[in-house]
Amino acid sequence: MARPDIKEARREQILDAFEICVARYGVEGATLAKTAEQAELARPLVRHNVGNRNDLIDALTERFLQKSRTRMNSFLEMLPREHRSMKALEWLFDPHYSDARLIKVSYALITHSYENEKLAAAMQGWLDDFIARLDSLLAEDFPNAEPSKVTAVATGITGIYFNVESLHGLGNNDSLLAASKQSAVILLNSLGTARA
Amino acid sequence: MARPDIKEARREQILDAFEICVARYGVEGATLAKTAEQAELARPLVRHNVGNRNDLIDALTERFLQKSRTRMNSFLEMLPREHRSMKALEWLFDPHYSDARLIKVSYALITHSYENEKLAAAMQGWLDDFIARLDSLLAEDFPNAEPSKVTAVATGITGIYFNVESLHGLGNNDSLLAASKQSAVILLNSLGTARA
DNA sequence: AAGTTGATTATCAAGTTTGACAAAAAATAT
DNA sequence: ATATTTTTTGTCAAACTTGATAATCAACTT
Repeated sequence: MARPDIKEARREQILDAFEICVARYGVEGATLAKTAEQAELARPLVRHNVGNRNDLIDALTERFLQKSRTRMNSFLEMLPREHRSMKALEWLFDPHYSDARLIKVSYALITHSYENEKLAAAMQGWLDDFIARLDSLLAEDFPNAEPSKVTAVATGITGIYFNVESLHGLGNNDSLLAASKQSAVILLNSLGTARA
Repeated sequence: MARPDIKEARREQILDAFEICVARYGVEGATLAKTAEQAELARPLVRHNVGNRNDLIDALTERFLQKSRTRMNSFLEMLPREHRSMKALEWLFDPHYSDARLIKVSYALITHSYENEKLAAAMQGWLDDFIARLDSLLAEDFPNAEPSKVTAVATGITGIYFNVESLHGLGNNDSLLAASKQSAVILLNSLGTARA
């Protein structure tokens, strides 16, 4: 008995636009006007569908954490049975599969964490979770490696990956990507021979 | 015949404050009011001593590049004759010697590079220079290592270092720092035995 | 066709940020 | 002490950002 409710679709559309702006300009630089323009919508629609600025940030944060979890889950599930760790690296450093925006958003949110204690805790948890999952994967593949060394390698690979993703778009970074991937492989190989 | 000119000192004071704000809130979030408050000066003095917003950003960028060069130079000069690479790592990952602010500023400026092509080129050069210098250092210490591998290790260490510095202040990151350092050491050791 | 619900538009007020200028105060040389 | 130069303060207008509301338009149900 009424016009169809497309609020959910609009909401996603707006959060997509906001995410792009946050990745590009940082949280403080992502104004409602830029967001609306990016979404190709009038500014009042942002408010109508999502809410005020704080609502936007909260919604983006929640969606970011959700998407990260989902993405990581499917990432791990899609890994083959053999050579899981090496395949994981290949995907992480493959520009075709990578999602630089997500990493940039995470840096933006972490920067914004100075203002928001709850956000800081959430991002800390997100980071820990990322490393822990990679850690588990490596531990499975290298059962004979020393656990603390596995953790170090997981941390190192994460750092290299985050760095290269956050720098994506600066310029011609093909060589940076290649060298980063190679160093990640060196770290992986330092754990010995992978379980068959 | 006149009041003493303290413009240079004030300028540094203001740029220090602006740098802190940029590191904490990003370029877009570092308002003139926040900067003035951080510098404990009235806002009009910012304009009087440095200029408008663009002048501030330009001045900060120039000073950042200058400081980076100087810091890197003295860093390399102060390295001992023996075990140079390992000592470099110890310094890089020692919170006492590190300068997280500089790395955060670099990320903020890189984010802002979307707006400014010249800035993008400068930051790309800065990044390349950082890696290249580390590369040279490692090449000296490991003359028998394959050059491409040395470059990979230099890139990896840089990524791990940048990442951990940019995350500094998020929370209790002692374990992240320790694991990051350990992975950097693993990378270094992968080059073989250092030149005596 | 009419009514109902929700999307869209138009518009405005309040707050913030920036840019700019003029007047006042301070410090030094003569 | 006075003139000169520079800092410091006070102030204001313009531009931008945000928050909010009312009015209009569109689509679907009955």
